Amino acid sequence: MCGRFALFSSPASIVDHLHLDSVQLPAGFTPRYNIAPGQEILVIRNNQQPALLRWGLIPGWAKDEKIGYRLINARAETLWEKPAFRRAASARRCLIPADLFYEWEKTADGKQPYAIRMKTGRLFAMAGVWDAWTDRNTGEVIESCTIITTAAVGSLKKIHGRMPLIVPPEHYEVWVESADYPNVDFQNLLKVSTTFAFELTPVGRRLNRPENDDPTILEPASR
DNA sequence: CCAGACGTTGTT
DNA sequence: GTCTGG
DNA sequence: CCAGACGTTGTT
DNA sequence: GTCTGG
Repeated sequence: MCGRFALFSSPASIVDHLHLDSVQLPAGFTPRYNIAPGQEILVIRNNQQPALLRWGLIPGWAKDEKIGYRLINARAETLWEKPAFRRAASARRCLIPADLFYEWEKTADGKQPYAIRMKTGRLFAMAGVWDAWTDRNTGEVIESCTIITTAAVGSLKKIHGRMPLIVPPEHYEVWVESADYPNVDFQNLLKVSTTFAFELTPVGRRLNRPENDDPTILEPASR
């Protein structure tokens, strides 16, 4: 799955990699090394400025925003069937840029976290969907999103069974242009993403605390 | 018709 | 909101 | 994902 | 164990 990731590339390289027209990233955007569910994450949507949305999808019909704490991931295999995601999947797709994500390997000594980068070292974009929810009491609107997961591939399989679905650059446009391609060939996206090669680095358990958000958590740990 | 769920991961 | 189960 | 709380009454 | 918060 994907329950923690990092995004520390410069705004210029993010804009460049995602072919954004504008260099305008939202106010409050800063380099992050330990992004946790419930926090605001950078998402790219169709014809909109990049924005910070809460990680953890709150469907529009939800009575309580707390449901978002459980909907931090959506399975690619069932995305189009699940009531919580179906609408967002066809109309509200987004890209979530990241420099790396984290997975935990279950071992006899507890859980060993790994930082997982592309072998190329490049920024990449995870597939997501988003929704807007209005608090009936206050009228406050919360925009939120979830990260799509798929079966782990290659070297990742050894430590964990799931991983985020990564969108290849040539599919960025079709993925975010929900209205123009409502039934994008999702299976094809799935297959292409399995060709990525990853590099795994064991890191210290200081990562576990979301408040530890600095580059030192990436220092390789012995295991 | 109304009521109740609506999710993932991992573990059993 | 929309679907499933009763 | 992991960490940390998980409760009430009454008094300060 | 289960839920909430980050």
